[in-house]
Amino acid sequence: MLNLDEQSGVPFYLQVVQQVKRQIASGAIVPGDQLPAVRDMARDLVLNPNTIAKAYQELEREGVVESRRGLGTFARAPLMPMTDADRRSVVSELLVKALVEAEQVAVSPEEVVTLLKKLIEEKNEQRIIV
Amino acid sequence: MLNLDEQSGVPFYLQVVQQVKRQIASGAIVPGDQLPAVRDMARDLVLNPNTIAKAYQELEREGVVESRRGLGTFARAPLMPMTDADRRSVVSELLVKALVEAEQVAVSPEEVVTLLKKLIEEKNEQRIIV
Amino acid sequence: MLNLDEQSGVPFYLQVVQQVKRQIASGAIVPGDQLPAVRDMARDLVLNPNTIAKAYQELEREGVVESRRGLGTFARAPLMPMTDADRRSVVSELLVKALVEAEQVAVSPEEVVTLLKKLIEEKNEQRIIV
Amino acid sequence: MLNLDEQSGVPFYLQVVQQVKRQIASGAIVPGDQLPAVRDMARDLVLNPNTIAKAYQELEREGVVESRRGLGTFARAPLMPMTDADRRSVVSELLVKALVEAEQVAVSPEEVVTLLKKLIEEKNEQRIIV
DNA sequence: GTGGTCTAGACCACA
DNA sequence: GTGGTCTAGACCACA
Repeated sequence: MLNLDEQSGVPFYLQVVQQVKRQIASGAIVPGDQLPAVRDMARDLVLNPNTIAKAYQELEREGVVESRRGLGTFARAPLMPMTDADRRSVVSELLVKALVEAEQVAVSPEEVVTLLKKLIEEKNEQRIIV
Repeated sequence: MLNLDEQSGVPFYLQVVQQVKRQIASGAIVPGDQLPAVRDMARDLVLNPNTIAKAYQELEREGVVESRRGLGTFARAPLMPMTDADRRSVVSELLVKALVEAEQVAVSPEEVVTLLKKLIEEKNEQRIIV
Repeated sequence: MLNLDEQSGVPFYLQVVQQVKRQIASGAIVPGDQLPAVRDMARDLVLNPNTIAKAYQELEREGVVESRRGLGTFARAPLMPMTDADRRSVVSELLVKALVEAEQVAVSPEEVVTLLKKLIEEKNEQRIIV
Repeated sequence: MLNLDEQSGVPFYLQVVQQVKRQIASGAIVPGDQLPAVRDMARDLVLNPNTIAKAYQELEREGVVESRRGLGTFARAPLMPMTDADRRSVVSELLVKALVEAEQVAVSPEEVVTLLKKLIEEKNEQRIIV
């Protein structure tokens, strides 16, 4: 599931492009996997189907996915698969942001760890329920 | 120390305003504390002094700081001090982002916790060295 | 048309702010009227556009005007419209200054009246010519 | 009688210097005339006697007045006596200010003349009464 | 030293 | 075209 940031100023279609590319590069989406239909993803993200179509076209132009008429859109092998280090550094970058922010609002690193664990727990519970 | 995000599209002066406000509201900066001189913060953040001056003037207009010519700029008592819950939720928001991102690049929640701890350790070491 | 006093020690941007406020409060500028573009007024007053921009931003902050990017800056309804008495007293204050000065340089009140009439005539002629 | 402008930012002693010089240059004060005693002028203007003393010293340094111990301070012949044109232009300058201001607050030139006449009348009445 | 104002000129977002 | 932000650098008032 993608997550869009309305505040960022980055066009929605580009956010979709970037995130799908990252999911493929990281291995979260395996080559051959079918991507959600344009209309389905549009509904999920509450976007206009044209926006998703534009994203898929861009992804195809870049060779990241392959659209087959009547069949759907499929992930291709990533040109630049992410190494484990890549995948961790993507996450680390955001964690650093959280740590810096924590420092600014006088939340100790230990508390940050506690918060993170709590969030993970909550997420697991949600999944079980759903 | 503030951290600027060039990508965000938010004007630098506003980023400074927001972060100083948060530092004061959260208690990380105590009323009466002197803020860095305009030129010093400009040098640290690699910005033009005018940009910091604009930020400080906006902060003064909002009653968050008090600038005295020839003396410096000082934090005032925050109108809306953050509660502990506020302070945690600010951090949690960013941690959620990191978790979502982790899922997209197929990094497990456990790994995220490990990464976070490692980052905190590294930070502590840096401080000791410096 | 505004007139700036370089001697006064009052920052130019503040002089612009004060004069525009007075023009709006007095009814000389009607709500909805478009103010000159930042660059135009800067050229007319031989000031840097930044200085006018700063004045307009201050005016917007005070709710006196509304700036719309790409469109222009427009007068809003004054919060404290001037009464006729206000408008006269503003002028009277300056006339008193002229009378006091006249006394100091031994120019009689009658001469002051004559001077004033002459200045008005000259002004009318200028307008006709232009 | 001098008139001080607290807003102007010009030091009081300098305002006194300037106005006395103008009074002498314009002929409003004739060479040989005695200026008010330091303490008298200080009382009238609600200033510290030191401020007036400083002004008189500056005037003497410039050769505009002559202070004789035990006697008082006296006007000397002006180095640059004002011509009639000078005297009128000093007043005209202020009248132009009033006219520009009038235009800004939508007061017609005719009204300005009326206001001026009224102010002169009022002044005359005050004098008679006093 | 401190903050405040200003010029000169660039680039951006929006319409 | 419009206003908004920013750099680079100067000069000022105040302490």
